[in-house]
Amino acid sequence: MGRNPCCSKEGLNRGAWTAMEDKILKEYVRIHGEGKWRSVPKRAGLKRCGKSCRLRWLNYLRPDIKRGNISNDEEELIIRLHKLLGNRWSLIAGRLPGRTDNEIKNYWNTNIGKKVQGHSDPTFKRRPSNQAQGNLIPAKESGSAAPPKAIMGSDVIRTKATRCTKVVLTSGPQDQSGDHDHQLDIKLHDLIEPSSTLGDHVDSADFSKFKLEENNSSNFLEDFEMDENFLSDFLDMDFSQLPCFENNEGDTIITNTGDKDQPSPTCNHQSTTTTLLVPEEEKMHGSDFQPMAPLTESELDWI
DNA sequence: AAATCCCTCAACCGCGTCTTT
DNA sequence: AAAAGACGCGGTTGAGGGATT
Repeated sequence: MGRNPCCSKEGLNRGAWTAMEDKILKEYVRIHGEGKWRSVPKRAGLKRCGKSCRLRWLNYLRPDIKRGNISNDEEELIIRLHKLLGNRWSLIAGRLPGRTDNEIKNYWNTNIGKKVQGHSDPTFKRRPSNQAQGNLIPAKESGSAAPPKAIMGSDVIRTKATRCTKVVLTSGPQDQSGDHDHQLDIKLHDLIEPSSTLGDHVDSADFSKFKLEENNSSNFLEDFEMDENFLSDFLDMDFSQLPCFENNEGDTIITNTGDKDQPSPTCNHQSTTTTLLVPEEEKMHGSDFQPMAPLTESELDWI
């Protein structure tokens, strides 16, 4: 498939944005809203690539951007989410109101990554007080200023970013002798249960399909045989409102559209559709799948 | 005070996916 | 079904500036 460059590079400003450019872009978005970024430079009179405008808006000009240091709580959450999701910065940022993926990515590369990497390395030490709280630098580090290419200490599978469009959970031959109720009894948060508690479910239920391994959330993701974005979509699902219907094979199909902007279960957005196939005898009861609202305090603690 | 080091983060780049035609 | 357009994501770069020598 042929592909044009996102925009002509000729005659465009590059590098840091000026206050005037910011003002123009802000005003434009205030009037016209977000989106149609490709046409923004032309319509707003900015000598910038549409992509650049989008980035500037998302990472800097948006009114709900939270500036300032990442708190300890936020840092802890980032670490846990990163362990779960890997370098899926946008997903992680989605759980940190006011923070952008770029900001979290930078913070990880400059702070947490080193900390995690050097967790067992006594050569790492605290940065001077003028640096961000909790920063660590390698005591013997020299040479390249570039962030580490890989975060060695994070137990994460590097994946391609692909979008989950459909997930099918159906009973295979191996399930016929198993206790289906246990499978159905997966509460949403169990799907992203920290490794320390995953083992509990392995003990109590036949999760052979998922090949859960204790103390290895990455393997959990890998072996779950579905796109990891499913986790994020799952987090945003409201199961209490899911329409249920049966297919001609007697399975109950639960569909959910994952568009955050359109919370209504009847929306037609197609980009992120999650489908669960559940055997006839295992139709859900409301109590089995509770709505997954934005993470609550206790959930944050749990993560 | 000047030179150098090197850390931070805004911005750029390329690519994958989705949407539209 | 295929092509083109648009958007979003993650990796990388490099200017700026604070810290150190």
